[in-house]
Amino acid sequence: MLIKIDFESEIPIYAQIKNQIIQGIASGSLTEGEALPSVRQFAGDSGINMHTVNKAYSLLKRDGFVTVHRRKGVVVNKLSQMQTPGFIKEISKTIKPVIAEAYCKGVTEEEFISNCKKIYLAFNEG
Amino acid sequence: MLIKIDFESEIPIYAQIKNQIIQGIASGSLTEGEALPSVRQFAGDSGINMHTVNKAYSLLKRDGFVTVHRRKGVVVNKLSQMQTPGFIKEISKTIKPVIAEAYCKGVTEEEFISNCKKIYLAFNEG
DNA sequence: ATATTTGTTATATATTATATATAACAAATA
DNA sequence: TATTTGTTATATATAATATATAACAAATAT
Repeated sequence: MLIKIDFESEIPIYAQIKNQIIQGIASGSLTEGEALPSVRQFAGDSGINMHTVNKAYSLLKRDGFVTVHRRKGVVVNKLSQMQTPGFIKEISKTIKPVIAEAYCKGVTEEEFISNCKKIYLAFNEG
Repeated sequence: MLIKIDFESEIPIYAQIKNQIIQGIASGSLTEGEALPSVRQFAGDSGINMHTVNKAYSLLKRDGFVTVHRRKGVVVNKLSQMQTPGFIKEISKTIKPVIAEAYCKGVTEEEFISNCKKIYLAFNEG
């Protein structure tokens, strides 16, 4: 899986890495048991600092997306299918401002939802 | 309209102010022509620095939610109903990581969309 | 006309977040 | 036993965030 970093983005590098790996897991580009490149290899290949990569990996570990083995490295977990309690509420908090802005700018509910469905479909199809 | 700031939040204060005002406009709590409290009054009442409030107001102005008058202050615009070109794409970029995480954690498309509808409904009902 | 209130701009300072750089550590394993 | 792994410890630099004082220019109520 190729990870692309936009150095001009307002989104921190560690977050871009984390997001793209989660999207890779969702789309099936990264499958259960697959190992991510080591922090040093990733850093070396991409020119990003080791600690920046490590921060992304640590967050993925904290959130249950990967498991860390001392020697094998960082391995992708299977889709948990187990949402944390309160996760839906957390999602709402995140998307509420987005929907509010869309609503004000005249994006209809149908438009918005059709867009979400498109994203879901992309993950389903891989 | 009452604005609540969570000083422990990872979301910057200026962003919390901006988000809540946009949500106020979406829900109808803030209506066209209504004036926001002046930056100094807001700052004085809330204990937040004037410049932090001003940053929120400036962003709201930049994004077309309010109009600034030298003496009248900051006034709420009517719902533009005119989305910037490329706005939907911008939305997608924002919610794609959210949906990816939800997908991995087993939140179904139906669940996610039902949640979005709930938020839309809240804005519609005010 | 004048005084007041408005958003705005200019400086300055402090804290936190982000990113990089070197180095070392402990666990796993070839 | 040597190597590779994530991890931790320091240190440094830059940017983002928040606060603090002060002044400015436009609008307007008096």
